[in-house]
Amino acid sequence: MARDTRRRILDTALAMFNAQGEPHVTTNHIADELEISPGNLYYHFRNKDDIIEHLFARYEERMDAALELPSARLPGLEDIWLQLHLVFECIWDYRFLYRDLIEILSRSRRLRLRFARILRRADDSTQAVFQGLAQAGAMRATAQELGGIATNVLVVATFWLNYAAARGEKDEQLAIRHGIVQVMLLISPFLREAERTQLATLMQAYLD
Amino acid sequence: MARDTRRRILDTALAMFNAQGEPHVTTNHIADELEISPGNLYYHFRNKDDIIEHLFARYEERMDAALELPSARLPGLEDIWLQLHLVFECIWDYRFLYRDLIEILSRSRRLRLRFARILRRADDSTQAVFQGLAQAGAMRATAQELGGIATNVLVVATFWLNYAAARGEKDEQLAIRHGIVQVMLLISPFLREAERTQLATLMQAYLD
DNA sequence: GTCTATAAATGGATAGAC
DNA sequence: GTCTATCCATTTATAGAC
Repeated sequence: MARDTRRRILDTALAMFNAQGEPHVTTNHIADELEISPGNLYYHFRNKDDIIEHLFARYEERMDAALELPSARLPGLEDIWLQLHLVFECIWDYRFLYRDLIEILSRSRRLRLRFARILRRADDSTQAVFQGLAQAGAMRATAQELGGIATNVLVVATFWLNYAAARGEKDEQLAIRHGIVQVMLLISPFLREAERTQLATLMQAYLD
Repeated sequence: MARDTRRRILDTALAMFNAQGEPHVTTNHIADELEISPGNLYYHFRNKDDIIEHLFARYEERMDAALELPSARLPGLEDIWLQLHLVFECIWDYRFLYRDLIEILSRSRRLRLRFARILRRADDSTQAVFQGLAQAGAMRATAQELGGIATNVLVVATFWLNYAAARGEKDEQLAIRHGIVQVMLLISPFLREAERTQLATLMQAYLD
């Protein structure tokens, strides 16, 4: 049951952080929810930041997998669509991290470095997909434009849930789909006519 | 000196919130920095959230002014450029609000409503400028596209500073200019050829 | 591994003197 | 208006029994 308690602490902490926001959840709250003692919790983790660090490791692994490039062949629109899904679902599952991103990163140099690495990796991955599309003739843009678009893709993807929350959006599953469409909209103007109309159809169907 | 102390509390709180992040600044810290007693601070403001609410009112007034549409005539690229500057400088001056946006809004229904109103107003303003450009023949996009672009403009503008911070960007003045360019990049593909090249030149010069 | 009990520190806020 | 003194609640974290 030892491993189990440790795992249950992480699972419960994640659920509570996501539901209430990390700043509102104390170690005592987590222990209460699990019906274990605070002392027990501190037997398994040094402190709250230690719990966050382990949750971050889970997140990191998940996001690294989502950013894996699909295959050796040139990527198509559907590959982007799928990859965006994986990324947004990962962000959703660890949304507490994004809600208070700067605050959480400010407390740990290690997390700062690791999150910056993920952003760089996401940037590389995005640009690689764009170059694949360009190589296949489906996309047309200068190298400089590609870099700029990739950056905007990262910004919108990273902060879309926060934007939806600030806007007062209630239906969170709809918000995710809306976010995916907004990212696609960034790419759309650089697509060849055929792919653009294909994308427009996909997006239309997706939001209903 | 009464009015003065009140004003100095707000000024100092703003500076400290921006420098250290709102969660790290307590009412006692503010009083210390001002070399007044905690009791004195509480004579002027009911609590910390009261201070934040008054800072928000300042911010709101400033942002409302920045979002004012330039004039009756059709807007040109330079008008957008200027307006973006005003908006980014306002965000910069009240960056504590954006750093912990969801957390701060979660504590006050009134701030939630007022921030949502500003987002709606920014959306309207952005779309109005786009329609002006379209009417002048400088921009070409469907009504649906205009809406989508406007949303992405808001997301990038709202969270650009957070993105730069997460990315580890140190030079903050450069970060602001970079943010303005990234927003312009969103609009660029929908501009007429003449305006696009004009914009490309402007952006190039701007980042040096 | 888990509990109880509690220490130590902090932050928010107020009472009452001046 | 401003200060001193202090209270109360919360949070983190640990000691020591079982």
